[in-house]
Amino acid sequence: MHKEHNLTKNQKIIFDLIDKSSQPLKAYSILYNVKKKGIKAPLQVYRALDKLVEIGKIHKIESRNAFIACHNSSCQVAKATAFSICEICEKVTEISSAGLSKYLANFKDKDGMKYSKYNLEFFGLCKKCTLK
Amino acid sequence: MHKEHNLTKNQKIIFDLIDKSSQPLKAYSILYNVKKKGIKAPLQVYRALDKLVEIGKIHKIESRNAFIACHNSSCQVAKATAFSICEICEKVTEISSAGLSKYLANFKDKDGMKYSKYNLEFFGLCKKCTLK
DNA sequence: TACATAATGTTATATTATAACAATAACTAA
DNA sequence: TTAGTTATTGTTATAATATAACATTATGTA
Ligand SMILES: [Zn+2]
Ligand SMILES: [Zn+2]
Ligand SMILES: [Zn+2]
Ligand SMILES: [Zn+2]
Repeated sequence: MHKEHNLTKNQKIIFDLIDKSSQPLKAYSILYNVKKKGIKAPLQVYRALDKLVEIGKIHKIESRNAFIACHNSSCQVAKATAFSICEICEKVTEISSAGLSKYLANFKDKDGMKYSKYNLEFFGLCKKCTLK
Repeated sequence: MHKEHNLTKNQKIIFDLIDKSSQPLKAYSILYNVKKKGIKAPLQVYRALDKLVEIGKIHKIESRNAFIACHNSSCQVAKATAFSICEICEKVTEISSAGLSKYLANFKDKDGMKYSKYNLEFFGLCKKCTLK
């Protein structure tokens, strides 16, 4: 579960925008959309994004350079993330699978090395796009 | 196993550089290093990189915007990739685990959706950095 | 209060990646 | 082999993503 963080003004403005969005948002699209709220420079956006990622309120979709709000109450503050990405419509969904996260959290490589963090991105077609 | 692709001049120059490197290389660092071979513009690098990724000779490390040669004979032409990344020294290793790839290839989400492709990046400390 | 820490505002710049178009090279099918 | 096709290259310009540096303001805490 997410610890309650008291978001600052900029963080709140940017989180609300991402949270309301049905798809991941890119930094400069966020910037464009919050100009009317007084956020004028890329750095203001990136600083808020960094913080929001750090506290686990949002995640970065690395392959898309885009940000999505976390709706997965069991996800361990950005330490273990998994997403499905539709290659046609770009719909992104956070995967919440106890089996998967257990498997990955316990995964050891040949050297027996354990990892503190992972990010997994699956690609395919979403339901809608499969039917087309 | 990698199908033999006849690389073009630029593709070969750039693949050789990445293949010889012990760590992932970034596009503009590649550009800098192949200037003496007549490759002068970013696009020439990006085009070669795109092709090399497409045919599975290299992979992109998404979280680092960097490229690494594939040394994993069982990896299915860029459709199923897994890496470990050291958060201190940035050493990247391609993970070759039959168990892992089987697990992920067969993973189905709640909707029973299967995926054609995935990329997994683990983060932690490599052996060297753990001992420090 | 006074000090430390975090967040903000602002300008400039670095880094990563693609658009657009012309010219060659390589492949394919009469 | 030759015309047509596709892939690759060269080149210039520009778009998109992200950070450096520094001054200022707000917040938390002793
Ligand atoms: Zn999450
Ligand atoms: Zn779709
Ligand atoms: Zn590989
Ligand atoms: Zn290391």
